Amino acid sequence: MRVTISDMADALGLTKSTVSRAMNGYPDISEATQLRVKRMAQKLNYQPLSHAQAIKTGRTRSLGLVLQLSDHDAQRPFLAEFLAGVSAGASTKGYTLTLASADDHAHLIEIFRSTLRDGKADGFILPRAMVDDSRVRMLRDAEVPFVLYGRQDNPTGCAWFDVRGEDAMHDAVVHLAALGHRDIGFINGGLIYNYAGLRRAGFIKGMTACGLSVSEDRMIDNAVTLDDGERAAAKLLDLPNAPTAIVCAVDRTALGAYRAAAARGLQIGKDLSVIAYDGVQEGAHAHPPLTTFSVDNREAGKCLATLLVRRIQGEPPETLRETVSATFIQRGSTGSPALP
Amino acid sequence: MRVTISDMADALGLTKSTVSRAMNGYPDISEATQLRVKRMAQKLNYQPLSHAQAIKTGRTRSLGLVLQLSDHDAQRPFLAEFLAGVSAGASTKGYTLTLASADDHAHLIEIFRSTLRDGKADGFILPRAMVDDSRVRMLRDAEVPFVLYGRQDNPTGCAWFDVRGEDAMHDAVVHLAALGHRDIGFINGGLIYNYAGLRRAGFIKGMTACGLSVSEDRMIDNAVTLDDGERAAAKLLDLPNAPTAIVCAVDRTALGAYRAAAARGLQIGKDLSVIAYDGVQEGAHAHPPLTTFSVDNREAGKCLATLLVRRIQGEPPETLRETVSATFIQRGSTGSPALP
DNA sequence: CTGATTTCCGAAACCGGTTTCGGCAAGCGG
DNA sequence: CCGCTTGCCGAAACCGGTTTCGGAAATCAG
Repeated sequence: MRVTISDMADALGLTKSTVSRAMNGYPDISEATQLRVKRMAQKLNYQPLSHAQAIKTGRTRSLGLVLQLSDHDAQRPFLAEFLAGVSAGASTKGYTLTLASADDHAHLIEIFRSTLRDGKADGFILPRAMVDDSRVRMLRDAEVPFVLYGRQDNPTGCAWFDVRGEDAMHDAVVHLAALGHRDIGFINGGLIYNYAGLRRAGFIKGMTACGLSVSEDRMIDNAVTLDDGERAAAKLLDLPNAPTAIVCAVDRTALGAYRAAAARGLQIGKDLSVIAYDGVQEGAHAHPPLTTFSVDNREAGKCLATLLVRRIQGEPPETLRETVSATFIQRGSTGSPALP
Repeated sequence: MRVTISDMADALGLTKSTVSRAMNGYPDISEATQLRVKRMAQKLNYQPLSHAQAIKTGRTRSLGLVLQLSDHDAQRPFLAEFLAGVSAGASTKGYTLTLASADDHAHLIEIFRSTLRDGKADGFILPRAMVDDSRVRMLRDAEVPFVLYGRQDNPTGCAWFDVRGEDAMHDAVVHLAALGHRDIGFINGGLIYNYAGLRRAGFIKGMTACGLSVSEDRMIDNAVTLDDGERAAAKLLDLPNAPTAIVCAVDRTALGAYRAAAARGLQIGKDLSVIAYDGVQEGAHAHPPLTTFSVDNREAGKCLATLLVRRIQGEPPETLRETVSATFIQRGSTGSPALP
């Protein structure tokens, strides 16, 4: 049997109201009893039943996460790691993770509403921040706690965690320039996502920092899948003055670039340098292995979970914003350009 | 504000006890009132708060799913689809999905226990059934409802959903034999998983059905990753009498076989036929596209969710066992063998 | 028509917590 | 020494449900 608050009260010779207030740190319970109660809780392995408290407090100690399947596939390879991180982070704080999924957009907010209404989540983690995100608008208006994986132009009420992809793009250019490349192309991700604008800016910033000129026709947006990447790279490589190196905002598109190169008899790392971002497994197994900026999605999930818990516990969103840098992994897909 | 059972009682001129019993279909409430109550519930959009009922009933209307990360990567590509299916299936029954993760085995049962103890799940979905599965033993002993994705040799107390991979392996051989192959190799998955034994048996059954001899050295077990597949295929292809076709129990290993073939100058679909099982995206994008048996993991998740709900509601496990067949997708990786 | 069953619902206790309120005892200033 | 705070805890109501129990009205048998 579970040990209940009454068992605690009996064991301590107190009433359950006192036990409850002691457990929750009310100031009208003496330090001494607080300690006594907490020790006993430890000893008896007592933890209040979350749904028993929920009926009064409205909070279940659970974090909500709604997957969007309509989203592009890029999300998939990360998913397991990410979920593991979230659930691990949640559980260290005594929270659990409730997962839901939505296929279309109308369904999405319906899911949010019902999950909330049924008290199945105290707040939400929003993966893949979009530009002008409708989920953000909705949750902000409803004053529901949430944290973003990604940032937001209008930060009002937003807490977030993000990897600074823009810095990675910048550094990617620097890396390539150091190898001697002067003609560098860019294959960007989906513009509906917030990260795309940032990475584009990072790429441009890197180019100008290296004294290289950027031309619009060497930057292609909205590539997220392998096929997208192949098409985009093909376009770049068929340009009159084709780039000798390509920076990809998304690993999968880089693998597509591999194909476009192969089709043209170009050897990756020699005739064409490719550098990307994400750090997916497939990149390490590609021939040659892909030089990339790796992001630790598990750690991201963990961070997001703890941020959300703090948000739920009342901390203001402004203090709950973290960004980290991606870690550069040099492998075999970058090298000096062939001498003209 | 949410509408509570008291709101219902007021609106109907009944007491909340009557409303409760009517909602739950107790026989001591007249048909007429049951209908009246349920209609009103519809009208007011009333749904009992799951954690309010949980405090008395012990059930939260939520399904538990514990991911094991130590598991091989093969799980990943399916994960998003699978989770979407589970959560969709759960939500149609008014249930939600709580997700947890464990890295090692000790942690795993700890997670089960705490999830259960905190009433965060009424039962569990166990992905990837293993031979002599310790999770099964534990949950069976604890008399906790659960369903397996996969089968179990000792079916006592087990409900499950599975795709008959053994049939697929059988049919794969038949398909290859019909094309004229007589020398067929087999790359099996991990023997710790229940499916491996079944698929192996299916392969052998197909071979004997086609009058072909099976030799142990042409069957390799425990290949689950792309690298595993490459190594295994290399072994097979370097045999004195190398097979002209390979059946893979796992798509990813088939993609490894592609590499081994390429390294030996063999053209897939011509010099070497490959047929696999799973239906992952990458297979469709491979060159040539992979002939395979596809499984609908989303549907599987949906099925598992509804099965588990029925199990939770008291149906005996024996009546809750379903298997479906994988669907054959003929693409470009199989063809007639070169004439000797 | 009477007495015994049924049928059907209300009253109240209960589940495991939280929270408001009130009161006792100790501590305080004067 | 007295009155007033203050510190600290118990009593009881409450949250949104479920479940047991009992009793009134309706139905039934005789």
